[in-house]
Amino acid sequence: MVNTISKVAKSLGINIETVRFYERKGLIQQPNKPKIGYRDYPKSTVDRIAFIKRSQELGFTLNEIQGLLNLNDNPCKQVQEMAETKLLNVQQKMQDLQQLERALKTVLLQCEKNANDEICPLIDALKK
Amino acid sequence: MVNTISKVAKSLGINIETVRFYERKGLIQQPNKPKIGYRDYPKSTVDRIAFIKRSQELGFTLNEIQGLLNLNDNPCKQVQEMAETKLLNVQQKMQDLQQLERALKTVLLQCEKNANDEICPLIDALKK
DNA sequence: ATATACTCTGTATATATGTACGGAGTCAAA
DNA sequence: TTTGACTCCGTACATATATACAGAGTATAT
Repeated sequence: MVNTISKVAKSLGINIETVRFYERKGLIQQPNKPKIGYRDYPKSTVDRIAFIKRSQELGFTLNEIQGLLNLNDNPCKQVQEMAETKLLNVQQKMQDLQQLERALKTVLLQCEKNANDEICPLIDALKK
Repeated sequence: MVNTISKVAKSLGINIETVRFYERKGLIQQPNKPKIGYRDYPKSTVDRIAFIKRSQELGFTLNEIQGLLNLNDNPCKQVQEMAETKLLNVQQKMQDLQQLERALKTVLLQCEKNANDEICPLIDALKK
């Protein structure tokens, strides 16, 4: 039984076009097309896509994942460095969001205290 | 003295092309072009762009800002709802990032405990 | 043998937010 | 009056991550 592209996509819960996109990006290898019939996707490729998806969940971009896949059998130290950078990244983003949260809460509080619906403290704050 | 597009851009610390982009998007109105000479940007337009930029800092997208600008003199309630949605949004993103942070920290900890540089717990975790 | 579903290929489109460029027009200053 | 800087306009490109589509081939089920 041939493991066609749609079976791969379905088993991973992703779109067929996404598989093709990864092929074009060089993240996975496209199986050879037989003279007759459809391409057969080996388990190793399916695993590789699963790896990609899990890496995305850790916040890595496809380019970074490309790097991870390439240093697959390389020293743990390099991988560690990538992850540390990513962690700092995440923490920076969280800080930015916290600031944003504070700002939004501040204006919302003013809105809640506001009795006159014709005037909006939020809009006024933006007009400054 | 004509307030040309480059003066506007410079005074706001943004790119000329960004101003044009906002014009194309319909966020601001392009001043009429005089028979001779350059377009003259009124203060109201400059203020409007400043409003846009401040709104972006609060995390609103240009489309949302479009909405804010349209309900400019409208009830505070609607504005408030937008801001609340945005706040929830931000908080959701922060939660996602926190989960990400935990995951990264976990694998990094394993990497640090790892003596053998040939095997990487992070990669192994992704391979699962 | 025919209908229906799937694959393959190349290319276009989507999203959000801009940035860059070429060629023609215009302005300001020396 | 020439030079250098700026504007205007339309269009293309950039980023990241996909998704969609058309037309031809192939497989499967009845």
